Amino acid sequence: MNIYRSHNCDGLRKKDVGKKVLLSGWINKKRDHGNLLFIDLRDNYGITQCIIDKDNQHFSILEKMQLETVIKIDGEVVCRSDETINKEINTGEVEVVIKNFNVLGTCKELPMPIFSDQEYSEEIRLKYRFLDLRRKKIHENIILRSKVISFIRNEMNKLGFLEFQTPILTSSSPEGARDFLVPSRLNPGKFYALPQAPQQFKQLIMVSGFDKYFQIAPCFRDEDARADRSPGEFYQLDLEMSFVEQEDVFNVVETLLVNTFKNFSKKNLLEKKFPRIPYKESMIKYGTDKPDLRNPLIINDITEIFLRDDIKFEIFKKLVKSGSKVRCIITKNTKNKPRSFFDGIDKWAKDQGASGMAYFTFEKDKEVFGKGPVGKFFTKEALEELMKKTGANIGDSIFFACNKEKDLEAITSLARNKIAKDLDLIDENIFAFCWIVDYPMYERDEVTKKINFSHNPFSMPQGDIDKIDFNKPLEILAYQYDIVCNGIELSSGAIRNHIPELMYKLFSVAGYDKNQVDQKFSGMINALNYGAPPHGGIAPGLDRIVMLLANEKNIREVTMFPMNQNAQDLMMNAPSEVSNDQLKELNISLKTKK
RNA sequence: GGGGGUGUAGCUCAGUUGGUUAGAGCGAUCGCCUGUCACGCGAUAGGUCGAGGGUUCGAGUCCCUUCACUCCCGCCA
Repeated sequence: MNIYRSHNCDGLRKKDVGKKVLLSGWINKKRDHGNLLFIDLRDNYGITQCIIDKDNQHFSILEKMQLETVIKIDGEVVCRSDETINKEINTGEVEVVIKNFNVLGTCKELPMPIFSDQEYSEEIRLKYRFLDLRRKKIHENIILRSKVISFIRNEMNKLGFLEFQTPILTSSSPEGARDFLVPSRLNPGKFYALPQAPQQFKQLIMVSGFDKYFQIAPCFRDEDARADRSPGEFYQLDLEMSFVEQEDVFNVVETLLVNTFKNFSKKNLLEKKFPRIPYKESMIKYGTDKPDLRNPLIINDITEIFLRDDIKFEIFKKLVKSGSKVRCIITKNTKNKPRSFFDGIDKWAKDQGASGMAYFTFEKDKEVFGKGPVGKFFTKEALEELMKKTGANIGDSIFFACNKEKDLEAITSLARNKIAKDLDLIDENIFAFCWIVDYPMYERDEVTKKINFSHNPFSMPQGDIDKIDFNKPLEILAYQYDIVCNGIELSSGAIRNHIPELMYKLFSVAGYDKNQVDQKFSGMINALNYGAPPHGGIAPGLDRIVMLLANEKNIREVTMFPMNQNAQDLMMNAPSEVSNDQLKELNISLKTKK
């Protein structure tokens, strides 16, 4: 028998009564009755109540034992009387009478309590992460993460994918996020970069003829953190397939995600076949390319209506003439909502930096009229056209705003969330997935007016390759897609461009000449000249999948050893200074701070 | 780089209009208690009120500067 335990702390049941057992674990809680002491012993698996009374020579020592000390208990399983059964724990019908014990690991006074539902500052949690991770909720989150990852591995294997590792030290690339750089000792003055994603490698794996690849891939991007974005590193389920069209990738991912979410959550899926929403449509209907489809509200463009002569809403009419647009959200049957609801939205919009949200309610006496501060500017005919255009009925209300398209999208998207929240329209018990498809290949930088790749520069443009009009780059669509769940972007993917000439052409539009492409993407562009198969893939973010399954809002709740917002590891003290010898070997000298 | 929030005992927090010696719960220490499971009861220790400067007879409280953490914008093909 193992010297530490015969059972784990979740292992004992009524059938074990009378057995002599060894248990090892942490002292989760003590209840000291003076002559009788209860100890809840905890390990990864559960909790077992152990008991000792003053007749035992060890009583007074155990009584003084600090919580979270690791001890080994030698005792006998006894049955609890009916009144003392604890239904909260699996082992609650029995307890262990302590005969002897040993201390395996002592514990100093704790900087934070373990057995408590209190919230603690991130600072202390991250510094003592090994204590924080003992706590029930986060301990279970991390176990869930492990199970999700092995489930996904298994599913991918079943679907015929092969798992490969790709290099961590690679080359810096000009597009995309800021790279983490690693100086090369053997190549003075040169640097490796940590991969932002194994993008080029996975395409090279396809060119190498492996057909279907996946990897639970670490990705490194030196960008600022958010609640749902770790600084530095995160994990993707990276996958790539040869000889596929967009639909083939969708089928694999839908199968995988449906199985995963069904297996790990009790929440329902809104639709098993994920809706496909063109980017352009999403930007109008939801104001964003990551819509929360649990929210039934839809945004409508009603700019045209403001060209009518019988509408006297002069401020908006003037803005429309100078190129602004008007978009609205209809709320069903809200005529009896208090004035404070409507004014609350308007005030909220002003707090967001917009010029507010106009509103009125469609009502009818003999004729249709708009009830509310700006209702009077609309004639009966204008209101009827508005109702026809938006599908609004009598008793519904309309919220609308006028602005340049980009700002309008931003505020209507936020308003859609805000109004749905105020009206309690979002079913928290649902996962609503969708695909966003038909992304534009390029976008114009608002500041520099330069044409940039809007997403992945290696994406295949849509349509007949010979007929693409490169003079109108903003009109070129790509086989580029995102998957979104409950308003959270889970991943981006694309059918890749495997044709070198087309690649050069597309890069030239974004301002890169052939030499630059050859130099910066040498590995891949070279490979495409030696028989590359058509291929495509995607890379769902693993951390965010686990966040959704664990119902957590913060990525650090599903990450074992995260860094803080300033990209510091408070437990390991990273980043840290290094010795002059190390710097010298790397041919690096530091500028001293002023 | 910019904006918001927070910072008081080991932990979680309260602290009124600027006014006596800055409080509570948990934890720690000591004592009492044989059926608890957030055990109960009593006592004790524990504070540079994030830091610095200013206003004032007097600052945890007001003002300025600064630091830390956090949320958001920028950024994240």
